[in-house]
Amino acid sequence: MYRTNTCGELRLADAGKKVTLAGWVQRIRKMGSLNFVDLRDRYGITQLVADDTADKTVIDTINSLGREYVIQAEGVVSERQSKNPKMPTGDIEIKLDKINILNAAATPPFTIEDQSDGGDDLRAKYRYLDLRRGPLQRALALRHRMAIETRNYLDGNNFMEIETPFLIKSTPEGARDFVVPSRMNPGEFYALPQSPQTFKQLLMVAGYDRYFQIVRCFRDEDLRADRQPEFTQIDCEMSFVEREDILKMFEGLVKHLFKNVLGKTFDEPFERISYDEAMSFYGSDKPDLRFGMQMHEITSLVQGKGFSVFDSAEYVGAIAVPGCANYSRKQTDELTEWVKRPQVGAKGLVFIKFGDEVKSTIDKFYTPEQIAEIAKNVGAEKGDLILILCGPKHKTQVALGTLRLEMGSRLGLRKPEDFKPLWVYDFPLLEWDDETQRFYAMHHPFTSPKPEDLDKFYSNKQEDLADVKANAYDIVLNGNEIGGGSIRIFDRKIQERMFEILGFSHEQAEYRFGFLMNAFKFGAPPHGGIAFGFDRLCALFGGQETIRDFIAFPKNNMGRDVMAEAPSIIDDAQMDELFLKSTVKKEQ
RNA sequence: GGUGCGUUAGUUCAGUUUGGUUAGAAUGCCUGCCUGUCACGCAGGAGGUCACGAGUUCGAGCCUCGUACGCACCGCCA
Repeated sequence: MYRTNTCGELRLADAGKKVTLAGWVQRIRKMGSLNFVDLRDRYGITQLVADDTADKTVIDTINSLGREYVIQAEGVVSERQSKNPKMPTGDIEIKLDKINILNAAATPPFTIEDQSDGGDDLRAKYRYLDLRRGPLQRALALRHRMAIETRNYLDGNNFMEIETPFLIKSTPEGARDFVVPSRMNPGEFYALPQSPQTFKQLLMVAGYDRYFQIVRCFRDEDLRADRQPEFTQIDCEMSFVEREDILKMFEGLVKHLFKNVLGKTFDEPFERISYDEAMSFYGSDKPDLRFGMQMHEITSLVQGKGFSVFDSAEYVGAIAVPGCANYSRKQTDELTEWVKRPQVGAKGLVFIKFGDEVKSTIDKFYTPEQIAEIAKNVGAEKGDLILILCGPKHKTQVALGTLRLEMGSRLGLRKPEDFKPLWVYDFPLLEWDDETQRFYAMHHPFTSPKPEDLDKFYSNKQEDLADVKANAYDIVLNGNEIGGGSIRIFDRKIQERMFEILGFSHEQAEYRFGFLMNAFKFGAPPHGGIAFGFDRLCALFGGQETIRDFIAFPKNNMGRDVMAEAPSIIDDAQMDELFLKSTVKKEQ
C-alpha cells in the first residue's frame, strides 16, 4: 500500500496515528538538525518533520531530496509546537520514521506555486507541471463540478445525453471546417463538427424529445483568449417548444449552476432585451450590464446648429462617464487617440466636461443652454464627462459601445465577482455580405424567421430580407455570449426558401443538407434548442477572461500544442496512403 | 490577411531615453551555518550566443530593416 491518507485530510484529532503519505516535495526547510518537508498532493500539503532523534537514514534521504521528488513518508501524526493557521493541516505534522524516494525529479523550470514565476509560454510547454499548481487544479475542479451539475439538471428534466459522430459531412456554410482525409475513400474527406446541429435536429425527428450532450466542437478559425480550435459545448434540443419554453428551461440551468457551483441565487428572472435595443443602448449584441453608462442617440438634437461634422453624420451618440469631468487635456487627448485606433475606428471624439464649469470641444457651435439640453438627454449628472461619437449608424454604435466598455474597465465597474446574465432576442435572420454579394444566415440556415416577418421573408427586395427577424436568442453574461439558439425551421417549404435566399441551387441544397431535408418529410416535430460555450461559461464562473486555464491541454495563439508540438508534418508513406500530396515543403 | 506590444541569467524582469570599461536585481539552483520553520533566516558561489540575420557606426543589448516565435486585438468565428 502506497499510502494510508492523502496530504489534505489529517487534523489534530488524528494525533498519535501511524500514517503513510505519498506525494511530491513542495519545499524543504532545514533549521540545523531540524528538518521540515512540505509534502503535496491534489488534496493539500502536509508538513513532515525530522529532528536529531530521527533515524540517520531519514536525515540522509531528506538531504538528498529536491523539489518535486515523489516520495513516500511514514510516521506518526503529531501536534505541532508552533501551528500554522493559514493551512488546513497546520495544526499537525508527521514525525518521520521512514522516508522512501519513489522517483527523483529534475528541477522544474518554474516554481510550482499559486504565484508561479513562470511565463505563459514556458508553462504551456510544461503543461503537466503547470497543472500541478493550485489555480489550475481549482479551475479544472470547477469545470468538473459544472459538468456534473449540468448533467444533474438536464437529467432531472428528462433530457437524454446522446453522442453524435465526430467524422461527418463537411458543410462549408459558416466557420471553416477541420477536415480529415478518408483512406478507404480516396480523394474524399470527413469534416469535424462545428457543432452537432444537424444530428440533434435529426434526433428530434427521431422522437427523442429532449436531447443534450457535453460535446467537443471544432472550428478552423483564428484564435483569441476566449477561442480555441476545439472547444466544448453544452448542446441541447427540445421538441414541441416555443421560445418561451426554451428560455425558461435554460434560465433554469444557468440558475442551477450558479446556485450549486457558486452558491449564488437569482430571485428575479433574467433581463431580456431585443437585438435592436442592445445595439442602441449598448452598441453590442452582448451587453455588459454590470454598469450603466447607457448610450443615447442625440442626432436630431445636435444637427442644424452649424457644426458640420455632426450635420453630415447619419448618427450621433453619447455616453455620460460618471465623475470624470475633471479629466485633464492629456487624458482626453489620450482617449481621442484610443478611439481613433483601427480596432475602434472612430474618426474623432467630442467631449463635454460637465463639471461646476462646463467646457467642451464644441462650445463654438452650441449655446450653454443647448449643451445643457444635450447633457440632460444623455442623462449626465454634474461631474460627468460626456463622450460623443458620430458617423455611420451601426459602425458608430459599435465604436461607442467599445468606448463604453473601456470606460467601464477604467473605472473598475466590471468586477469579475458580479454576475449580470441577460437574454438578447430578435436577431436579424440574415446578414448581407458586400464582398460575395449575397445573404448569409446570421445564426445558421435552420433558424426560423419570426412568423410575423414571413411576408418579408418571401419578398425579393433586399431591404425587406435584411429586415426579417429570426426566432433566435442569445444568453449573455457580463459582456460575453455564453450561449445561443433558435426555434428551428421544421417546415420543408420555409427551409427551401431559406436555401434559396442563401443562394443555394436546389441541387446544392440537396447535396449539402439532403439528409436533413429528406428527414423533414417524415414527420418533423416543431423543435428548437440552444448551445452553451462550456469553456467560456467555466472561465466566467471562475472570474477569468481567458478560457485556457479551464482546459487541461489547450492550444496556443497559432493553434499549436506547444507541449506535444502538434500539428506536425507526417511522413511520405502516410501521405501516400491518404492520397495526399504536399505542396508546402517544411523542415522536419 | 492586418495592427499593437514583447523576446536580456533556469525563471520573472530592469538596463534602450542620451550607442562607450567587466550587462544588473529578485527568485530558482549549488555550498556552508542555523531546533519550530512554513515566502524561514544568514553567509558565500555558479549561472549570459542580450531570439536570429543583415545594415548604420571607430564602437550596437541599445539605432534601422528583415525573419522567427509569444501575447492581445481587428478581420474571421453560421
